[in-house]
Amino acid sequence: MTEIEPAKATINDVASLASVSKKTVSRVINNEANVRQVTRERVQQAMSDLNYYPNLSARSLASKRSYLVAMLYCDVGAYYLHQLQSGLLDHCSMRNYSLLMQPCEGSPEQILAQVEHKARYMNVDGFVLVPPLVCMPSLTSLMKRLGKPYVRITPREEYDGFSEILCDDEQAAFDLTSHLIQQGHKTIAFVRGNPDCLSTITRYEGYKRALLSHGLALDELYVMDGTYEFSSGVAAGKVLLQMPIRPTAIFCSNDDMAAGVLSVAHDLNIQVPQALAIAGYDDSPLASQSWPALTSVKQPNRRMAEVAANKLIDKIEKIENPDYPQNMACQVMYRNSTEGWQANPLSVKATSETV
Amino acid sequence: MTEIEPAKATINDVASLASVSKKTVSRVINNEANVRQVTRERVQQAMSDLNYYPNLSARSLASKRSYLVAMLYCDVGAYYLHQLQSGLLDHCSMRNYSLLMQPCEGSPEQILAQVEHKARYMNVDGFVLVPPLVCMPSLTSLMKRLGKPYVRITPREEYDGFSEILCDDEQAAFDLTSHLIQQGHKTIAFVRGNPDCLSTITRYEGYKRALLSHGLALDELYVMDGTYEFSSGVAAGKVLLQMPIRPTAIFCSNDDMAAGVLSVAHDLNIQVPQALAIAGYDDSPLASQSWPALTSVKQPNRRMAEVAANKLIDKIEKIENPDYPQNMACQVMYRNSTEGWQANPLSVKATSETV
DNA sequence: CACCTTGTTGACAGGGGTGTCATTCAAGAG
DNA sequence: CTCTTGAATGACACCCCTGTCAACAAGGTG
Repeated sequence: MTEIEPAKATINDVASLASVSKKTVSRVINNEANVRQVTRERVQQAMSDLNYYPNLSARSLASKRSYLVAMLYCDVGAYYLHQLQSGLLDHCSMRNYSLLMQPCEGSPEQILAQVEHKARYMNVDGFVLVPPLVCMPSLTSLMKRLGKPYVRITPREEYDGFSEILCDDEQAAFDLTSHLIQQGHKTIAFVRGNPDCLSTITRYEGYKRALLSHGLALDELYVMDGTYEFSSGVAAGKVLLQMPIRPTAIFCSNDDMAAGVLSVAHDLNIQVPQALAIAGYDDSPLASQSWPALTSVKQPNRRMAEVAANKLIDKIEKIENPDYPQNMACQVMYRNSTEGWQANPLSVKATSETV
Repeated sequence: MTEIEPAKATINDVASLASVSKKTVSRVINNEANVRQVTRERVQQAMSDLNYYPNLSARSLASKRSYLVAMLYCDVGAYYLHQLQSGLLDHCSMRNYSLLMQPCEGSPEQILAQVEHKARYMNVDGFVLVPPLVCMPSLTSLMKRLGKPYVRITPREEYDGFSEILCDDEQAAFDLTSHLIQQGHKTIAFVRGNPDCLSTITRYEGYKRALLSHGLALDELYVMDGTYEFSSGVAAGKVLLQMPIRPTAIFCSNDDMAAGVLSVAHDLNIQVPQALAIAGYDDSPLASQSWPALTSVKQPNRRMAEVAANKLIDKIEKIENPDYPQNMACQVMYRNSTEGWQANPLSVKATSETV
């Protein structure tokens, strides 16, 4: 606050040092074509000599663009949001964009009002929609009305002009369920997530497909509704683990609910994984840090964020690029909570990868 | 992308509708004094009639301010960062500022370069420093060189011109340790955090003060160094729980390490809390969702963020306001992991608040 | 050699606000 | 009633870039 910083160089200073017009400097800054190589280098030299930073405000004012991208999100878990955010942050800044975080809470009307306010006030250039906002039609029509491009990170295709970044939740849920079946489980319960999220559907569909394709019947009795919250996992666990015929495996749509089921199992003195296999989804820190560590599914979150950032900025800059991956694969992380179930438990012994 | 949006109103439109000069509109926008009430209201009416949004770029260009604040952080846990971020976001936007997230990774030189680049490129108005960056002198001197105000969220006072937002980690660690002592524990181990963080010192000091003030000796044998990571908790747990005289309680400087210790205890078939009490710090989701749920310390993160945002914006706008809280209290969250230790275990029975 | 292209560059006019300073006006002092 | 003072308002330059369009050079064509 006290020391004096040398006056910042402007485009005029660069122009006169390089003996060109400011328009030519502008061309170099914006990496436009039709500047001779020697001229370009002279300008670049002048810019670095003067430690020149273009004034973003002036640029935005003149070009009517803000170089700002907003991530619209609800509170769906700090860890998931953090991963998406860091990925977006990295790749936006690589392309000289900045990221604005826009939490969306309250009624749909409130959300729309907040988003519109932010969009107009900041003159945001584009939007990244994160579940469950991806399936809020009034939001996408707002973007259209504002004339701003957007991309949507989602586990399920809803044709919408190539705005989607997809991950294959369904397949991962299929793989994980199949793994349980191959271990001999016949009664595999499922705990669904918040009904507002598409992932609740896709994960359940993967589970169903696995059962059916391995010749097991789907018994709705073993399918519980949850909310993605720990407490809903506890509630589901209490019901499932006190049924006359107890499931031998419980697959939860996320890790928080799996942790809830796990803690009920502990309370009831049911050994995991010997007497009960438990699996979650998201591969949050909770999954690897609970005991026993939970088998879970790792989504390619950072990679999705990378694709989202680049796809969006391409749209903003009207660059055609069809080479983005279509439907990104998730990875099942097998851990102790599903390894070692014994159809007929004889000797029960604790194991863990952590020791 | 297709529909047409009505042309946005500018300050000139508002001025002519309200029959005043644009300078007067500017005064109203900026809530300056010396505008007659009737004039002010006429202008406000015109602004709302036209659905007018001031152009941020033009404002920034003319006023040489960006209305942008940057949060500088390292990766110290998604949950903690998320809380600070949401708090800052809320209170910055209440005062019409936006928040930029700036991750700081790599060597000190790289961090300085990144921050300086961002600061100049975006013309950031001020900075919020989050642990462990708060104790990086080269960073604060960069801020001074740039002539930009900053505030620091930290558990320990380091006189620096009222830039600090403090929370009383030391007291909370004292309280928690005292609680263990009162339950009859005499051998209480402590797992320290990453040595780069001030919280590692303050929490340890609270622990020491509690021991000494209750007449217990500090035995360095039971003080382990950790890194705040789960794996370092596992490592510390393995050592502590295989000592000839096992501690009856282990207080870890954060929840991740506590979860590590907990999982070693499970592996070794040591009952928690009956045979071993475990406590963490941070009150992360992990604390309430592990089994048994971990006693932990909740920092007033959102409140700190609120104070940080307002204190920083006051500095930016050169508003004097000495009424901020000095040293904010943390709250110990007592949970099952420390409730029910038995000095001489007779009947051992599992309990949990979750069922 | 005149005529076109294509590539390279610059002059100039904004973009939409704020800062400075001059001017007007109303109210209180003498 | 005149003078002084401070509040209220406006004129205008300026903040620093980009878009538009014209000018000019070099090379190709018939």
